[in-house]
Amino acid sequence: MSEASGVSEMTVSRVLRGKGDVSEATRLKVQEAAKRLGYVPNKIAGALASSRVNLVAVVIPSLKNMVFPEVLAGVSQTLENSQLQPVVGVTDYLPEKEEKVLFEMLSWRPSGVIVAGLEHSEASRAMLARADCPVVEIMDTDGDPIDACVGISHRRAGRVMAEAILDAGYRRIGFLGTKMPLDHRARKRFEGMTRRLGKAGVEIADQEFYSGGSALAKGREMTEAMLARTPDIDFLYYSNDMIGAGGLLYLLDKGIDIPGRIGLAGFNGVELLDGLPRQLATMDACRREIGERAARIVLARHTGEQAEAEKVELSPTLSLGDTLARR
Amino acid sequence: MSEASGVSEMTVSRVLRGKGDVSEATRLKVQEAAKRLGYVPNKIAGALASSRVNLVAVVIPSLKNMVFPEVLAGVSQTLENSQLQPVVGVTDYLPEKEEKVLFEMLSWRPSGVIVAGLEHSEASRAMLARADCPVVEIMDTDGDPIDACVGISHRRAGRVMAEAILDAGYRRIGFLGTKMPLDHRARKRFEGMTRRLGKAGVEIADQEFYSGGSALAKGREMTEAMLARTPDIDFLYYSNDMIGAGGLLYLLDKGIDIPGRIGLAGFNGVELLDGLPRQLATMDACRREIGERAARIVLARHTGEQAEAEKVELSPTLSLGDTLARR
DNA sequence: CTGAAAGCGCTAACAA
DNA sequence: TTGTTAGCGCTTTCAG
Repeated sequence: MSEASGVSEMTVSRVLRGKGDVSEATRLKVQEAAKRLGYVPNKIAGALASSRVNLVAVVIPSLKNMVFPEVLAGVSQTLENSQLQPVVGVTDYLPEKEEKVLFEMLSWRPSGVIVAGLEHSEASRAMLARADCPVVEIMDTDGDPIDACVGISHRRAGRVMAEAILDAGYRRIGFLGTKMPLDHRARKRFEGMTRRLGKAGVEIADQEFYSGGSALAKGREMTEAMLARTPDIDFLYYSNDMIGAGGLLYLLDKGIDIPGRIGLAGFNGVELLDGLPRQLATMDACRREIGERAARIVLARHTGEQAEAEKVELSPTLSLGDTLARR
Repeated sequence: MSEASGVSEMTVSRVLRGKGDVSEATRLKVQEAAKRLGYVPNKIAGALASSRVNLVAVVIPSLKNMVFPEVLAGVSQTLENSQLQPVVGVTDYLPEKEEKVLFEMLSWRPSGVIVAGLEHSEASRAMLARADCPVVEIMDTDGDPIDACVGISHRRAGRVMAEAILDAGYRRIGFLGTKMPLDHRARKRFEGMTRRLGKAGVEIADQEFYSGGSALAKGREMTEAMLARTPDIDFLYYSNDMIGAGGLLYLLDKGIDIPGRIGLAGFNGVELLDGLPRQLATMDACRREIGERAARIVLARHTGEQAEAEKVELSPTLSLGDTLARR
């Protein structure tokens, strides 16, 4: 590349990075040569020399349920016109895999790390604490962040939903969700809800958990199972909208009166719900905004600006839809 | 790290990579020091020195519709126990963005590139052709691959569905899909279908396109619009299952006889469909398998094994569900 | 089994 | 405005 354009490597570097003063003439020579050769600069060497790696590691549990892709979309959009580029890693909700992925990503010396959740293995926390880049833990604010944090309080979300359910007059409440140990946020919502119900002297009447398979189909099955087992149930709280939608479709099939005989609520505000016959009660998890805010924090730190607040707690909005109403 | 363990950098390197013979004693010393310091080796330096970057670039149009995440899952799983690691880039169906993403990823000198589609800008094709790593174009086999290729023939898929529809006796067929220019595969399915219908002397009776928004809701809206405009329509072919599901729910709401009065079919075989009140006719796009095969090709080339076949055409399976039947 | 030297392809910091 | 000189932190290669 240097020979092809007849200037020093250094000048080539300056042109290609648009840094430093270069005469128009040499600039054109270099650009022409680059195009002609199909030259793609080696970022590895560049990164090593400058110790600048414009990558932001985004570590999330899964891509299978639309919530993380949306967070990602927020991150990508925010980073779009910056030097930074997101790189995603998926953990499948497995702490060991999270550890592996973090190690792998940190070994590339990223400019920032955005990682879902506040629960990590000892080793993961240590790695993140040592990483000399901003670390933003996202989704959840119930706990102690290593560095920065953007999310919502899932305990609070559970509590708020519990209040809405109680207010509407439901008393025989069932919970349907993912297997707990894997999903801390679902667990926290569950805890927030049960605690609030407990204060009102109400106990969860029944519960059912699943893992794997089509969420919509699981929602149907679990709903059927719970109704069979606990016929006097009058409210179903689903840990996500997808299984909630399945339950809704099932109950509609059966001709059950919603929200009279049974009320329903999910969690997330997935776009999918817009097309359902009834609007499921749900709570928006602010996914896109979480991604945006997290990316902005990384960006601000990276460009040396004042760091934003270390812990950003967003407020999810409750929407009652057609499935949660005073009886 | 070298000082902390009291051995040469070289020996540290050997221990950490598990390459070369090192005595048990020094191995332990090094590992102990690494753990104590929370040492994370710098892959940038390693990659530069060894000119080995164990990253596989996976370039896809979107993460919003579950089809690419599934491809990705296939890739990840296949690469799981190898040295290689997938890194995803998203193009939003924009050729310019694809170009940018490819340039960016290639500048990291990946060990392989897996990219969706066979249609690329001139510049993108040139970059890929020059890249000295395996390049696997996926999803689609209707065209000329740069290097290797794994996918299905979408034209064929459209033709096969057309045959099933004709066989069942439908004649007033409407098409509902995404805006064409963006999605080459949807366009090819459309072409495959119209061509086959044309041979039978049948013309598409109506068509409707959308972009953006909740696919389920769009499916409802588009279906309603088409029925209003072309009341004698007797079959609706949707370019993806999500809008198909929306249409299905709409028609069910309206109490329309399916598949008697109107037949329906989608495309993709998304898991979601399992939970719907009726099974939508669809065609499996072999998404996971595509990811697996593509990853295997990269892996084989990387480990110097015999390259697999250059063009792998998978066979999607047609499932008629409850919405496409002889009338 | 272990170490020393050279250099991967760039960029920071100077010099001209 | 341009070029020169040193590395960046590892791994390759070759000697011990």
